[in-house]
Amino acid sequence: MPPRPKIPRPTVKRLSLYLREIETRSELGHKTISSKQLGQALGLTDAQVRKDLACFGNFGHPGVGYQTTELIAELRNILGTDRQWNAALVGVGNIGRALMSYGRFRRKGFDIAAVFDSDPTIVDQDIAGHHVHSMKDLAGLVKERDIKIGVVAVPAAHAQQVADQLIAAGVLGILNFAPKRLDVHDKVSVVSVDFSVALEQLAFQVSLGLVGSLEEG
Amino acid sequence: MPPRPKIPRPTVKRLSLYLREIETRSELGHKTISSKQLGQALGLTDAQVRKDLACFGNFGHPGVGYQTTELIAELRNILGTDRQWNAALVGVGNIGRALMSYGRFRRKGFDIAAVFDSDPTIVDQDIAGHHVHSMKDLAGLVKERDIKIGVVAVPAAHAQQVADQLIAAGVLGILNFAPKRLDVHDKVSVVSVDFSVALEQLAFQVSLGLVGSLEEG
DNA sequence: AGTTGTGAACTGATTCACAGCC
DNA sequence: GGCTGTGAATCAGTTCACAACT
Repeated sequence: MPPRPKIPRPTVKRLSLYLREIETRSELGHKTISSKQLGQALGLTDAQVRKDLACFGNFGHPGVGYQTTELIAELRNILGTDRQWNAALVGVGNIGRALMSYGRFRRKGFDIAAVFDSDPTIVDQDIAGHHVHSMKDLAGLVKERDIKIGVVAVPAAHAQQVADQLIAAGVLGILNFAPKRLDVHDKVSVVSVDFSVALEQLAFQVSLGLVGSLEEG
Repeated sequence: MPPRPKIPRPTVKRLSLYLREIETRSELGHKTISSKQLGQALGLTDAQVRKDLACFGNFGHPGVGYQTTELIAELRNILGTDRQWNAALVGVGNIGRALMSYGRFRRKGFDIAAVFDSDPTIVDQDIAGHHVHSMKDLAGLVKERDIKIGVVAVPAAHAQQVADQLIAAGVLGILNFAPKRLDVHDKVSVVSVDFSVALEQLAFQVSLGLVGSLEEG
Protein backbone atom coordinates (compact mmCIF):
# COMPACT_ATOMS: atom_id res chain seq x y z
CA MET A 1 0.00 0.00 0.00
CA PRO A 2 2.47 2.64 -1.18
CA PRO A 3 -0.02 5.24 -2.46
CA ARG A 4 0.55 7.98 0.12
CA PRO A 5 2.23 10.37 -2.28
CA LYS A 6 2.46 13.74 -0.61
CA ILE A 7 0.15 15.78 1.55
CA PRO A 8 0.56 19.54 1.21
CA ARG A 9 0.30 21.23 4.58
CA PRO A 10 -2.49 23.56 3.51
CA THR A 11 -4.50 20.53 2.47
CA VAL A 12 -4.71 19.25 6.03
CA LYS A 13 -6.16 22.54 7.20
CA ARG A 14 -8.78 22.43 4.54
CA LEU A 15 -9.85 18.91 5.38
CA SER A 16 -11.29 20.23 8.64
CA LEU A 17 -13.27 22.83 6.74
CA TYR A 18 -14.57 20.23 4.33
CA LEU A 19 -15.67 18.00 7.17
CA ARG A 20 -17.53 20.78 8.92
CA GLU A 21 -19.35 21.90 5.79
CA ILE A 22 -20.33 18.40 4.80
CA GLU A 23 -21.55 17.60 8.31
CA THR A 24 -23.78 20.66 8.15
CA ARG A 25 -25.18 19.69 4.77
CA SER A 26 -25.64 16.09 5.75
CA GLU A 27 -27.73 17.18 8.72
CA LEU A 28 -29.84 19.21 6.31
CA GLY A 29 -30.58 16.01 4.41
CA HIS A 30 -28.17 16.35 1.49
CA LYS A 31 -27.07 12.93 0.27
CA THR A 32 -24.33 14.09 -2.09
CA ILE A 33 -22.15 17.15 -2.62
CA SER A 34 -19.98 18.13 -5.57
CA SER A 35 -16.53 19.64 -5.45
CA LYS A 36 -18.03 22.78 -6.95
CA GLN A 37 -20.63 23.20 -4.21
CA LEU A 38 -18.09 22.49 -1.52
CA GLY A 39 -15.63 24.92 -3.02
CA GLN A 40 -18.20 27.64 -3.33
CA ALA A 41 -19.22 27.32 0.30
CA LEU A 42 -15.63 27.69 1.44
CA GLY A 43 -14.26 30.13 -1.12
CA LEU A 44 -12.11 27.59 -2.95
CA THR A 45 -11.97 26.31 -6.50
CA ASP A 46 -13.49 22.97 -7.38
CA ALA A 47 -10.13 21.72 -8.59
CA GLN A 48 -8.62 22.48 -5.21
CA VAL A 49 -11.26 20.44 -3.43
CA ARG A 50 -10.80 17.48 -5.75
CA LYS A 51 -7.02 17.54 -5.47
CA ASP A 52 -7.22 17.65 -1.70
CA LEU A 53 -9.63 14.75 -1.41
CA ALA A 54 -7.83 12.69 -4.03
CA CYS A 55 -4.75 12.62 -1.80
CA PHE A 56 -6.46 10.02 0.32
CA GLY A 57 -8.34 7.90 -2.16
CA ASN A 58 -11.00 8.00 -4.82
CA PHE A 59 -14.05 8.89 -2.77
CA GLY A 60 -15.91 10.64 -5.57
CA HIS A 61 -18.49 9.32 -7.98
CA PRO A 62 -18.19 10.82 -11.46
CA GLY A 63 -21.35 12.54 -12.58
CA VAL A 64 -22.69 12.45 -9.03
CA GLY A 65 -20.24 14.00 -6.59
CA TYR A 66 -19.32 12.76 -3.15
CA GLN A 67 -21.71 10.89 -0.87
CA THR A 68 -21.94 12.88 2.33
CA THR A 69 -22.12 10.03 4.84
CA GLU A 70 -19.27 8.20 3.13
CA LEU A 71 -17.08 11.28 2.97
CA ILE A 72 -17.77 12.23 6.58
CA ALA A 73 -16.59 8.82 7.72
CA GLU A 74 -13.49 9.02 5.54
CA LEU A 75 -12.56 12.50 6.73
CA ARG A 76 -13.05 11.64 10.39
CA ASN A 77 -10.85 8.64 9.89
CA ILE A 78 -8.19 10.62 8.08
CA LEU A 79 -8.20 13.38 10.68
CA GLY A 80 -8.22 10.96 13.56
CA THR A 81 -11.30 12.42 15.22
CA ASP A 82 -13.09 9.11 15.16
CA ARG A 83 -10.71 8.00 17.86
CA GLN A 84 -10.61 9.18 21.46
CA TRP A 85 -7.66 11.16 22.80
CA ASN A 86 -7.03 11.70 26.47
CA ALA A 87 -5.60 15.13 27.13
CA ALA A 88 -3.82 16.82 30.02
CA LEU A 89 -4.55 20.49 30.50
CA VAL A 90 -1.78 22.48 32.14
CA GLY A 91 -2.65 25.95 33.35
CA VAL A 92 -5.92 27.02 34.92
CA GLY A 93 -5.93 30.68 33.97
CA ASN A 94 -8.31 32.43 31.63
CA ILE A 95 -7.69 30.16 28.71
CA GLY A 96 -7.51 27.00 30.75
CA ARG A 97 -10.86 27.67 32.38
CA ALA A 98 -12.49 28.47 29.06
CA LEU A 99 -11.18 25.23 27.62
CA MET A 100 -12.53 23.22 30.53
CA SER A 101 -16.06 24.32 29.76
CA TYR A 102 -15.60 24.20 26.01
CA GLY A 103 -17.90 21.61 24.51
CA ARG A 104 -16.20 21.23 21.18
CA PHE A 105 -13.12 19.88 22.84
CA ARG A 106 -14.92 16.72 23.80
CA ARG A 107 -16.95 16.59 20.62
CA LYS A 108 -13.80 16.34 18.54
CA GLY A 109 -12.67 13.32 20.50
CA PHE A 110 -10.52 15.07 23.09
CA ASP A 111 -11.21 14.25 26.70
CA ILE A 112 -9.61 16.37 29.38
CA ALA A 113 -8.49 13.52 31.59
CA ALA A 114 -6.39 15.56 34.02
CA VAL A 115 -5.82 19.21 34.90
CA PHE A 116 -2.65 20.68 36.39
CA ASP A 117 -1.45 24.00 37.73
CA SER A 118 1.58 25.22 39.62
CA ASP A 119 -0.31 27.72 41.79
CA PRO A 120 -0.65 26.15 45.25
CA THR A 121 -3.74 28.24 46.01
CA ILE A 122 -5.77 26.39 43.37
CA VAL A 123 -4.14 22.97 43.46
CA ASP A 124 -6.57 20.42 44.91
CA GLN A 125 -9.56 22.62 44.19
CA ASP A 126 -12.33 21.46 41.87
CA ILE A 127 -12.93 23.83 38.95
CA ALA A 128 -15.61 23.29 36.32
CA GLY A 129 -15.89 19.67 37.38
CA HIS A 130 -12.18 18.98 37.17
CA HIS A 131 -9.84 18.36 40.05
CA VAL A 132 -6.70 20.50 39.79
CA HIS A 133 -3.57 18.46 40.35
CA SER A 134 -0.11 19.55 41.36
CA MET A 135 2.56 19.64 38.69
CA LYS A 136 4.53 16.98 40.48
CA ASP A 137 1.75 14.48 39.81
CA LEU A 138 1.96 15.14 36.08
CA ALA A 139 4.23 12.31 34.97
CA GLY A 140 2.38 9.76 37.07
CA LEU A 141 -1.11 10.71 35.93
CA VAL A 142 -0.16 11.02 32.26
CA LYS A 143 1.00 7.43 32.28
CA GLU A 144 -1.77 6.13 34.53
CA ARG A 145 -4.53 7.69 32.45
CA ASP A 146 -3.01 6.95 29.05
CA ILE A 147 -2.79 10.62 28.13
CA LYS A 148 -1.42 11.28 24.67
CA ILE A 149 -2.12 15.01 24.26
CA GLY A 150 -0.87 17.94 26.32
CA VAL A 151 -2.56 21.32 26.34
CA VAL A 152 -0.25 24.17 27.30
CA ALA A 153 -2.22 27.11 28.71
CA VAL A 154 0.45 28.74 30.87
CA PRO A 155 2.33 32.02 30.48
CA ALA A 156 4.99 32.15 27.79
CA ALA A 157 7.78 32.11 30.33
CA HIS A 158 6.83 28.63 31.55
CA ALA A 159 5.59 27.15 28.31
CA GLN A 160 8.79 25.42 27.27
CA GLN A 161 9.42 23.75 30.59
CA VAL A 162 5.83 22.54 30.77
CA ALA A 163 6.14 21.16 27.26
CA ASP A 164 9.33 19.39 28.27
CA GLN A 165 7.60 17.80 31.24
CA LEU A 166 4.66 16.68 29.12
CA ILE A 167 6.95 15.14 26.53
CA ALA A 168 9.06 13.45 29.16
CA ALA A 169 5.86 11.97 30.53
CA GLY A 170 5.06 10.56 27.11
CA VAL A 171 2.57 12.77 25.28
CA LEU A 172 2.67 12.61 21.47
CA GLY A 173 1.11 15.96 20.67
CA ILE A 174 0.85 19.41 22.20
CA LEU A 175 -1.78 22.06 21.72
CA ASN A 176 -0.02 25.28 22.62
CA PHE A 177 -1.84 28.44 23.66
CA ALA A 178 1.23 30.24 24.94
CA PRO A 179 2.63 33.01 22.75
CA LYS A 180 5.94 31.22 22.39
CA ARG A 181 7.48 28.84 19.90
CA LEU A 182 7.99 25.44 21.47
CA ASP A 183 11.11 23.50 20.73
CA VAL A 184 10.27 19.83 20.66
CA HIS A 185 12.21 16.81 19.56
CA ASP A 186 11.00 14.86 16.52
CA LYS A 187 8.04 12.54 16.87
CA VAL A 188 6.12 15.07 18.93
CA SER A 189 3.63 17.27 17.10
CA VAL A 190 2.82 20.81 18.11
CA VAL A 191 -0.10 22.93 17.02
CA SER A 192 -0.09 26.47 18.30
CA VAL A 193 -3.06 28.76 18.69
CA ASP A 194 -1.67 32.24 18.98
CA PHE A 195 -3.99 35.15 19.72
CA SER A 196 -1.28 37.77 19.49
CA VAL A 197 -0.57 36.81 15.94
CA ALA A 198 -4.26 36.83 15.10
CA LEU A 199 -4.69 40.27 16.62
CA GLU A 200 -1.71 41.63 14.76
CA GLN A 201 -2.88 40.13 11.50
CA LEU A 202 -6.11 41.98 11.93
CA ALA A 203 -4.48 45.24 12.92
CA PHE A 204 -2.24 44.97 9.88
CA GLN A 205 -5.02 44.25 7.44
CA VAL A 206 -7.29 46.93 8.82
CA SER A 207 -4.66 49.62 8.98
CA LEU A 208 -3.62 48.90 5.43
CA GLY A 209 -7.23 48.88 4.35
CA LEU A 210 -6.41 45.47 3.05
CA VAL A 211 -9.03 43.39 1.37
CA GLY A 212 -9.57 39.72 1.82
CA SER A 213 -9.87 37.32 4.65
CA LEU A 214 -7.35 35.08 6.26
CA GLU A 215 -8.11 31.80 7.90
CA GLU A 216 -6.19 31.54 11.05
CA GLY A 217 -6.56 27.98 12.23
CA MET B 1 5.55 56.50 -3.44
CA PRO B 2 5.46 53.31 -5.51
CA PRO B 3 7.78 51.19 -3.37
CA ARG B 4 5.24 48.73 -1.94
CA PRO B 5 6.17 45.82 -4.17
CA LYS B 6 4.31 42.81 -2.88
CA ILE B 7 3.75 41.30 0.52
CA PRO B 8 3.44 37.53 0.60
CA ARG B 9 0.72 36.44 2.98
CA PRO B 10 3.00 34.20 5.02
CA THR B 11 5.28 37.15 5.57
CA VAL B 12 2.63 39.01 7.54
CA LYS B 13 2.21 36.11 9.91
CA ARG B 14 5.92 35.97 10.52
CA LEU B 15 6.20 39.67 11.27
CA SER B 16 4.30 39.06 14.49
CA LEU B 17 6.72 36.34 15.45
CA TYR B 18 9.69 38.58 14.70
CA LEU B 19 8.26 41.34 16.83
CA ARG B 20 7.68 39.07 19.79
CA GLU B 21 11.14 37.56 19.66
CA ILE B 22 12.85 40.92 19.32
CA GLU B 23 10.82 42.40 22.16
CA THR B 24 11.95 39.55 24.37
CA ARG B 25 15.59 40.02 23.44
CA SER B 26 15.42 43.75 23.76
CA GLU B 27 14.16 43.37 27.31
CA LEU B 28 17.13 41.12 27.97
CA GLY B 29 19.39 43.98 26.95
CA HIS B 30 20.30 42.94 23.42
CA LYS B 31 20.95 45.99 21.26
CA THR B 32 21.15 44.24 17.90
CA ILE B 33 20.01 40.98 16.37
CA SER B 34 21.04 39.30 13.12
CA SER B 35 18.77 37.57 10.66
CA LYS B 36 20.54 34.36 11.52
CA GLN B 37 19.82 34.64 15.23
CA LEU B 38 16.24 35.61 14.60
CA GLY B 39 15.77 32.77 12.17
CA GLN B 40 17.27 30.23 14.52
CA ALA B 41 14.98 31.27 17.34
CA LEU B 42 11.91 30.84 15.15
CA GLY B 43 12.92 27.90 13.01
CA LEU B 44 13.40 29.89 9.82
CA THR B 45 16.30 30.50 7.46
CA ASP B 46 18.21 33.74 7.66
CA ALA B 47 17.36 34.51 4.05
CA GLN B 48 13.69 34.23 4.86
CA VAL B 49 13.99 36.73 7.66
CA ARG B 50 15.86 39.23 5.50
CA LYS B 51 13.42 38.89 2.61
CA ASP B 52 10.49 39.48 4.93
CA LEU B 53 11.95 42.54 6.55
CA ALA B 54 13.20 43.98 3.28
CA CYS B 55 9.62 44.20 2.05
CA PHE B 56 9.17 47.26 4.19
CA GLY B 57 12.45 49.08 3.96
CA ASN B 58 16.15 48.70 4.61
CA PHE B 59 16.19 48.41 8.36
CA GLY B 60 19.33 46.35 8.58
CA HIS B 61 22.93 47.43 9.08
CA PRO B 62 25.41 45.31 7.12
CA GLY B 63 28.01 43.74 9.33
CA VAL B 64 25.93 44.48 12.41
CA GLY B 65 22.39 43.21 12.05
CA TYR B 66 19.20 44.97 13.05
CA GLN B 67 18.94 47.38 15.95
CA THR B 68 16.32 46.02 18.29
CA THR B 69 14.67 49.26 19.37
CA GLU B 70 14.55 50.53 15.82
CA LEU B 71 13.10 47.30 14.46
CA ILE B 72 10.51 47.06 17.22
CA ALA B 73 9.23 50.50 16.35
CA GLU B 74 9.15 49.68 12.64
CA LEU B 75 7.33 46.41 13.15
CA ARG B 76 4.74 47.93 15.46
CA ASN B 77 4.14 50.61 12.91
CA ILE B 78 3.84 48.13 10.08
CA LEU B 79 1.50 45.87 12.02
CA GLY B 80 -0.58 48.76 13.25
CA THR B 81 -0.25 47.87 16.91
CA ASP B 82 1.16 51.27 17.78
CA ARG B 83 -2.30 52.64 17.18
CA GLN B 84 -5.37 52.10 19.32
CA TRP B 85 -8.37 50.14 18.06
CA ASN B 86 -11.73 50.20 19.73
CA ALA B 87 -13.40 46.82 19.56
CA ALA B 88 -16.92 45.54 20.08
CA LEU B 89 -17.22 42.07 21.58
CA VAL B 90 -20.35 40.17 20.64
CA GLY B 91 -21.14 37.06 22.64
CA VAL B 92 -20.56 36.58 26.34
CA GLY B 93 -20.14 32.83 26.46
CA ASN B 94 -17.01 30.90 27.34
CA ILE B 95 -14.82 32.55 24.79
CA GLY B 96 -16.26 36.00 25.25
CA ARG B 97 -15.67 35.93 28.98
CA ALA B 98 -12.13 34.71 28.54
CA LEU B 99 -11.43 37.53 26.11
CA MET B 100 -12.80 40.13 28.50
CA SER B 101 -10.20 39.26 31.09
CA TYR B 102 -7.45 38.65 28.58
CA GLY B 103 -4.68 41.14 29.09
CA ARG B 104 -2.94 40.76 25.78
CA PHE B 105 -5.96 42.07 24.02
CA ARG B 106 -5.41 45.51 25.46
CA ARG B 107 -1.65 45.26 25.26
CA LYS B 108 -1.80 44.83 21.49
CA GLY B 109 -3.75 48.05 21.15
CA PHE B 110 -7.25 46.61 21.22
CA ASP B 111 -9.68 48.11 23.69
CA ILE B 112 -12.98 46.36 24.29
CA ALA B 113 -15.15 49.44 24.16
CA ALA B 114 -18.51 47.70 24.21
CA VAL B 115 -19.89 44.22 24.88
CA PHE B 116 -23.09 42.76 23.44
CA ASP B 117 -25.20 39.64 23.83
CA SER B 118 -28.59 38.51 22.69
CA ASP B 119 -29.44 36.60 25.87
CA PRO B 120 -31.90 38.78 27.85
CA THR B 121 -30.87 37.16 31.12
CA ILE B 122 -27.39 38.67 30.92
CA VAL B 123 -28.11 41.90 29.08
CA ASP B 124 -27.60 44.85 31.42
CA GLN B 125 -25.45 42.84 33.78
CA ASP B 126 -21.85 43.81 34.47
CA ILE B 127 -19.38 41.04 33.71
CA ALA B 128 -15.64 41.33 34.27
CA GLY B 129 -15.99 45.10 34.49
CA HIS B 130 -17.94 45.41 31.24
CA HIS B 131 -21.59 46.33 30.90
CA VAL B 132 -23.41 43.90 28.59
CA HIS B 133 -25.53 45.73 26.05
CA SER B 134 -28.49 44.52 24.05
CA MET B 135 -27.91 43.73 20.38
CA LYS B 136 -30.28 46.48 19.35
CA ASP B 137 -27.88 49.07 20.76
CA LEU B 138 -25.05 47.74 18.59
CA ALA B 139 -25.23 50.11 15.65
CA GLY B 140 -25.59 53.15 17.86
CA LEU B 141 -22.71 52.32 20.19
CA VAL B 142 -20.36 51.28 17.40
CA LYS B 143 -20.72 54.71 15.85
CA GLU B 144 -20.78 56.63 19.12
CA ARG B 145 -17.62 54.98 20.43
CA ASP B 146 -15.72 54.95 17.14
CA ILE B 147 -15.46 51.18 17.09
CA LYS B 148 -13.54 49.78 14.14
CA ILE B 149 -13.14 46.12 15.12
CA GLY B 150 -15.79 43.51 15.80
CA VAL B 151 -15.13 40.34 17.75
CA VAL B 152 -17.53 37.52 16.95
CA ALA B 153 -17.77 35.06 19.84
CA VAL B 154 -21.23 33.62 19.24
CA PRO B 155 -22.33 30.16 18.07
CA ALA B 156 -21.74 29.32 14.41
CA ALA B 157 -25.43 29.55 13.62
CA HIS B 158 -25.52 33.27 14.47
CA ALA B 159 -22.04 34.28 13.35
CA GLN B 160 -22.94 35.48 9.88
CA GLN B 161 -25.83 37.67 10.99
CA VAL B 162 -23.74 39.18 13.77
CA ALA B 163 -20.98 39.90 11.27
CA ASP B 164 -23.51 41.53 8.96
CA GLN B 165 -24.73 43.77 11.77
CA LEU B 166 -21.20 44.75 12.71
CA ILE B 167 -20.32 45.59 9.14
CA ALA B 168 -23.52 47.53 8.63
CA ALA B 169 -22.61 49.52 11.74
CA GLY B 170 -19.26 50.36 10.18
CA VAL B 171 -16.51 48.09 11.52
CA LEU B 172 -13.50 47.56 9.27
CA GLY B 173 -12.24 44.27 10.65
CA ILE B 174 -13.65 41.19 12.32
CA LEU B 175 -11.96 38.73 14.63
CA ASN B 176 -14.01 35.58 14.30
CA PHE B 177 -14.06 32.83 16.90
CA ALA B 178 -17.07 31.02 15.48
CA PRO B 179 -16.37 27.80 13.59
CA LYS B 180 -17.88 29.18 10.43
CA ARG B 181 -16.59 30.94 7.33
CA LEU B 182 -17.85 34.51 7.23
CA ASP B 183 -18.89 36.00 3.96
CA VAL B 184 -18.00 39.67 3.95
CA HIS B 185 -17.97 42.27 1.23
CA ASP B 186 -14.68 43.78 0.14
CA LYS B 187 -12.99 46.36 2.32
CA VAL B 188 -13.73 44.40 5.47
CA SER B 189 -10.99 42.14 6.82
CA VAL B 190 -11.64 38.92 8.65
CA VAL B 191 -9.24 36.91 10.75
CA SER B 192 -10.60 33.66 12.09
CA VAL B 193 -9.40 31.73 15.10
CA ASP B 194 -10.73 28.25 14.78
CA PHE B 195 -10.24 25.75 17.58
CA SER B 196 -11.89 22.88 15.73
CA VAL B 197 -9.37 23.16 12.97
CA ALA B 198 -6.51 23.32 15.45
CA LEU B 199 -7.78 20.25 17.28
CA GLU B 200 -8.16 18.32 14.06
CA GLN B 201 -4.70 19.35 12.90
CA LEU B 202 -3.32 17.88 16.06
CA ALA B 203 -5.37 14.70 15.87
CA PHE B 204 -4.20 14.25 12.30
CA GLN B 205 -0.55 14.79 13.04
CA VAL B 206 -0.55 12.59 16.11
CA SER B 207 -2.49 9.74 14.56
CA LEU B 208 -0.18 9.75 11.59
CA GLY B 209 2.82 9.88 13.85
CA LEU B 210 3.70 12.94 11.86
CA VAL B 211 6.74 14.91 12.65
CA GLY B 212 7.05 18.64 12.69
CA SER B 213 5.16 21.50 14.15
CA LEU B 214 2.60 23.78 12.67
CA GLU B 215 2.09 27.36 13.62
CA GLU B 216 -1.55 28.01 13.82
CA GLY B 217 -1.96 31.70 14.16
C1' DA C 1 -26.07 16.58 -19.71
C1' DG C 2 -22.74 16.60 -15.05
C1' DT C 3 -18.75 15.27 -12.32
C1' DT C 4 -14.31 13.20 -10.87
C1' DG C 5 -9.25 12.56 -11.05
C1' DT C 6 -4.93 14.06 -12.88
C1' DG C 7 -0.97 15.52 -15.76
C1' DA C 8 0.59 20.01 -17.40
C1' DA C 9 1.04 24.85 -16.82
C1' DC C 10 1.22 28.42 -13.89
C1' DT C 11 1.67 31.22 -9.78
C1' DG C 12 3.67 32.15 -5.51
C1' DA C 13 7.11 31.37 -1.86
C1' DT C 14 11.50 29.86 -0.27
C1' DT C 15 16.24 29.05 -0.63
C1' DC C 16 20.60 29.89 -2.80
C1' DA C 17 24.49 32.58 -3.68
C1' DC C 18 26.86 36.53 -4.04
C1' DA C 19 27.79 41.65 -4.58
C1' DG C 20 28.27 45.40 -1.52
C1' DC C 21 29.02 47.22 2.97
C1' DC C 22 30.88 47.57 7.89
C1' DG D 1 35.95 38.43 9.87
C1' DG D 2 30.47 39.24 9.73
C1' DC D 3 26.17 40.90 7.85
C1' DT D 4 22.44 42.78 4.71
C1' DG D 5 19.74 43.03 0.43
C1' DT D 6 18.52 40.88 -3.81
C1' DG D 7 18.44 38.63 -8.40
C1' DA D 8 18.34 33.80 -9.89
C1' DA D 9 17.10 29.21 -9.11
C1' DT D 10 14.45 25.97 -6.87
C1' DC D 11 10.54 24.22 -4.62
C1' DA D 12 5.59 24.01 -3.37
C1' DG D 13 0.91 24.85 -4.16
C1' DT D 14 -2.85 26.12 -7.17
C1' DT D 15 -5.33 26.36 -11.30
C1' DC D 16 -6.19 24.75 -15.91
C1' DA D 17 -7.99 21.61 -19.07
C1' DC D 18 -9.37 17.36 -20.49
C1' DA D 19 -9.94 12.21 -20.66
C1' DA D 20 -12.81 8.93 -18.39
C1' DC D 21 -16.95 7.78 -16.21
C1' DT D 22 -22.25 7.92 -14.87
